[in-house]
Amino acid sequence: MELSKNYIPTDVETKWYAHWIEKGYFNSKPDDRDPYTIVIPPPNVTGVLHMGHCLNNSIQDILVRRARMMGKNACWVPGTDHASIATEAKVVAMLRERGIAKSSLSRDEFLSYAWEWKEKYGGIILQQLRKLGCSLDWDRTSFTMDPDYYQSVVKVFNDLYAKGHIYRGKRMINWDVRAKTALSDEEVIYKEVQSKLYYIRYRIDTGSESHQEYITIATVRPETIMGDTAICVNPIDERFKHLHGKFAFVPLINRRIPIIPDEYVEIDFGTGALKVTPAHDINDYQLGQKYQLEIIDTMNDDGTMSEASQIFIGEDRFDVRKKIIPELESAGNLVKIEEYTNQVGFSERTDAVVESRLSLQWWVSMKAISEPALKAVMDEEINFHPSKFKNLYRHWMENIKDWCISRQLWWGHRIPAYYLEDGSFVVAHSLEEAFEKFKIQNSKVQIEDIKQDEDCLDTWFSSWLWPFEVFKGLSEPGNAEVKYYYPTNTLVTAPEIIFFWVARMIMAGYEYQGEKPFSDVYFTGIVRDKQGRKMSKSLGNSPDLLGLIDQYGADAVRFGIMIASPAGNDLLFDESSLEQGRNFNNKLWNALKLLKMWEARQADLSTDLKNDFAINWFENRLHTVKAEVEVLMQQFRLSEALKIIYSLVWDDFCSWYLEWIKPGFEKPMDKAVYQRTVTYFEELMQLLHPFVPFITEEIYHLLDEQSDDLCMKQNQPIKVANESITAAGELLKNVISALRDARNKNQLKPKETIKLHIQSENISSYQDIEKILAKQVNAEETKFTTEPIANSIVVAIEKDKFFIETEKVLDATTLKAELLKDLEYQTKFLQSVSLKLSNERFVQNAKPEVVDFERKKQADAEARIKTIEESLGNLN
RNA sequence: GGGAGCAUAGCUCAGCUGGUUUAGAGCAUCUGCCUUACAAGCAGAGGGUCCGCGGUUCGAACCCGUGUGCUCCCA
Repeated sequence: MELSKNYIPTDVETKWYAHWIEKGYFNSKPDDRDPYTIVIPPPNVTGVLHMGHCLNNSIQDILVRRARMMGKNACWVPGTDHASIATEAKVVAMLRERGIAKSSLSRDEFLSYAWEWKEKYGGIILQQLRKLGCSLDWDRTSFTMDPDYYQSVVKVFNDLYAKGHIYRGKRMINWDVRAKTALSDEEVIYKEVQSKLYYIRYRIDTGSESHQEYITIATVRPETIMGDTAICVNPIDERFKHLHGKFAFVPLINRRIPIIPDEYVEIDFGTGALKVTPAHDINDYQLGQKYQLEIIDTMNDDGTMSEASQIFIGEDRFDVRKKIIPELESAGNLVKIEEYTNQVGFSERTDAVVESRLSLQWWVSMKAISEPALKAVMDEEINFHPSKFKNLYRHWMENIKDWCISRQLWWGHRIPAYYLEDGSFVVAHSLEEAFEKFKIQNSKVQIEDIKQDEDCLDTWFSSWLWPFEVFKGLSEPGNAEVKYYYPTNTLVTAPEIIFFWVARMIMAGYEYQGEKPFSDVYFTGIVRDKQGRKMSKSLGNSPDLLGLIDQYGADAVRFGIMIASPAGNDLLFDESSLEQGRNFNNKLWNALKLLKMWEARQADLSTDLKNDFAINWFENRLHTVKAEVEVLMQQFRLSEALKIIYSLVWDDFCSWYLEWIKPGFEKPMDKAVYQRTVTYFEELMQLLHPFVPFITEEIYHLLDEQSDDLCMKQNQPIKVANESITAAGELLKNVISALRDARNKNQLKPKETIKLHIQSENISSYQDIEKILAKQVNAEETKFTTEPIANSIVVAIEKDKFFIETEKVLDATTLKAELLKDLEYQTKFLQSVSLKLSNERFVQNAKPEVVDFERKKQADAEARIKTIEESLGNLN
């Protein structure tokens, strides 16, 4: 079989994914094994694969594949989130393009467009995850608006309402005037903007026309003055003391409003006098509550002025901000205008400036249900990785605020509250149940008179049920699946949704399953570009992932993302790491080609494997790394695990081991050594498989006839490493490197052979490795010596000396310079060690093994210095 | 304004219990190699005021204080 020069991923990846699916390897059913369960953080149904998903899902796939290879019944559940605001926005935009306004459609018409759109474009991302190699159980694909799921959301709403955790209340909310919906605090993004601060004077009611007096306030929002119902000053502010209890007139509309004292006002800000507009500012609202001020809502839900404004009715708030200034000026109320920088809230979804607005909304009271959720994380019933997020979580949970769950949208779970014309309402599972409930109060009620709430629930009100509802834990309580798979094992998600989603899932888990939803939460970093900017559509710095997969292969993309992704830190994405991944795959491919060459050249040379240094050493290294990987994976240090496997493969296996066992030019390969090497290569592929599943499966099958697939191959127990072999290997590597360096520095061409003389008190330690050493430094012969060899290059490693004898004329100055440099280093080193040892307090206080180690360092340095001095003497 | 975190080589990061480190890795850089698996490669090398200052200690990249700079979350 002819293998291509370089590894070509495309066909290989398609072939193996289809094979795995055909075999049903990713499908899980409850059995007597332990489960290992992950539920995917459901991407938006409208989503397309971006870097964040790629990182997140690569991590999940690594965890799931590894669990599957460790004898667990691995189950990774896919699905999508209906994402009410984002999806509705896309559908509205799509309709607008077709010339259809949402307002011209009935709810049912709009929803049929939305479903049509969802069926057509929704779930593209799930197809893309297949390309990435994700081993999801596709038969379990869920959607947060599936009929059962819908029922469970309704059930939870009814239940929380019955328990008194859901209430309806008029509250100050963030209002998106473009989407005409309420936003949670988390959906508001504050940005610094350049504004103007307007100084406006209000005439005081002095009771006399002749005596004119004014109070000047400063505001960035002059368009809201029509909603003013008070002016507030600080009670200790001397400038205004005489005005306490007096009244002033709102400019242009002449409303008479009280001047009230309250500590809330900062004396130093603006003029020290604050206009109070309870309908349009959260702080003013609180002042209004405190002093029972009138609330005048001067704005419509689309950001235009309402009837209550008296002037500028129907005009947009920002137009009014401009138009009102000349009017104030001609009325003599404008004092001055200053430049001012302030923080303004923008809608995360529509980027419209958010209004504070009073509105009747549905709320979840969080205090009671959040307590077990806080405790679970604090007591490490649920473990956060990295643990620094525990603090953040505690801070938020201890200051938790009620959750506004209604959204003025159609796409989503419609709020199961039902109203009569008179405003009375019931919460019910269905219209019929609502009818029954109303009939108890009033037997004359007709079912046609009942109207369901027009609003939808916040998307997170359904996704907080995800870890159990994907197993129908609420629609079919206590079923065999939920009993087997719940609680799930690991949740992998981004830290920015720790409160939106993670915290709420924990709450719902305890409330509805009486148990935590997962044991570990792994927080990935945020994916940024090379310059450290967050990847986003608007910046256009998000690379085309499918393009990258086509270009480099999915394995290389996974590798590139994982190698650069330290646990809990942000990932600075750079395409060069994908190149590193591609190069690594190519390295694996070439190692395969080398083995295939040897396969054809096998002969029975009866090598004694038990006593072969290279064989023993590599087995040792393999098991050492396996054990290290085990520990790192338990700590979720995936990036580091991949790094040490990378180094094991590239350095230990390819650069050292394969070179050590390589037969001479056109010599045969020992059959036993070859077979053992195939086994090692297979084990490497197995270790690597969770990270780069495609190429490892391909190589596994090309190495040998296999009766199974690597993807399902079970890991073997790890052997305890023999440290003396590891140490001998390290010594060998050091000696080879030092001798090669010496060759390089003395300009010996790689092809020029040398004679190597070894001077050591411990000759036996070189017996096993002598042949390898000779081959690796291109020595035609090696001898042991007790005397220095004249006219040779000297290399000292620990207490041993190596003399390189060559026919080439050596440059004594170079040799001398090298030795002097080394001598200087060793002398300084010896000084620092001796200084430490001569410090009595060190010797007294430090642990004995530390002192012993310092003594060893001292002795070694002294020996080295002696060697170098001898060699220098030899040169002269 | 409140909270959390970070600062180590050109870049991205390790360094877990203060002592196997006059600080390590990968990438990048430089030098030499078309060596019959691989130039997407091989063999080597150079590169650091561990952000500044002060303290604790026999001993500090690590602990404490302080200053500076940056990032994120919340208001």
